[in-house]
Amino acid sequence: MERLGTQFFTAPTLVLTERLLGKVFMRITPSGTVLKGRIVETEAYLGNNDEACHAWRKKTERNRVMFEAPGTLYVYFSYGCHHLLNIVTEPEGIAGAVLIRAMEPLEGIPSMQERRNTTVETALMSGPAKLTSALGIDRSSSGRDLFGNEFFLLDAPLPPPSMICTSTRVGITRSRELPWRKYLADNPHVSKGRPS
DNA sequence: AGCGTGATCTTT
DNA sequence: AAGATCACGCTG
Repeated sequence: MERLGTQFFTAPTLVLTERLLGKVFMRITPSGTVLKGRIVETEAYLGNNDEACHAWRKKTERNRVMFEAPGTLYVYFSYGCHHLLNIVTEPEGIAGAVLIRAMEPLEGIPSMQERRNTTVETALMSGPAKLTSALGIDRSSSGRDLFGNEFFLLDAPLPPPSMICTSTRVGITRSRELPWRKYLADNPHVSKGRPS
């Protein structure tokens, strides 16, 4: 599988939300373990007119990574215990990101089972905080990008249009009408969270 | 359906 | 300085 470069991320956020489906996220840990997951659920967050976006009002210490170059990772800490992974989109200076909500585990599964403390495969990465836990990602990875030695995005065919579903986003209260969630039909690794 | 848990942002 | 909110997951 070919590694995707900066060119892939030049598309608008709403296009990437769909195009990221089926692509393979990969991390190589410091000890050399290869972890891979296939993206099956995403959501778009945009700085303008999207009140659910961390950067909708202004640039702050927390959200400044959302203004960085496309392909940067934006990881934040939520509810006092969870880390959530986004891939930054839009040209530098413009806030935008795609939240990675679920993946299908492909490689490094024993390591994921250990981190997640379960062997149930559909429980390893079937939610935005589950997958960061499975991959061992926390805020220390925020600001890193997909073009170095640790994080990669590998190309894979876009699933057929008939398999791509759309809904409103999960777990938000503001701007809940926007249909900015994409996921793969009938995939058991899609999160159980229901749209707002 | 309830709640932990702590950073971040808004309001006083 | 204090209060509200929160892109969630697990238990029961």
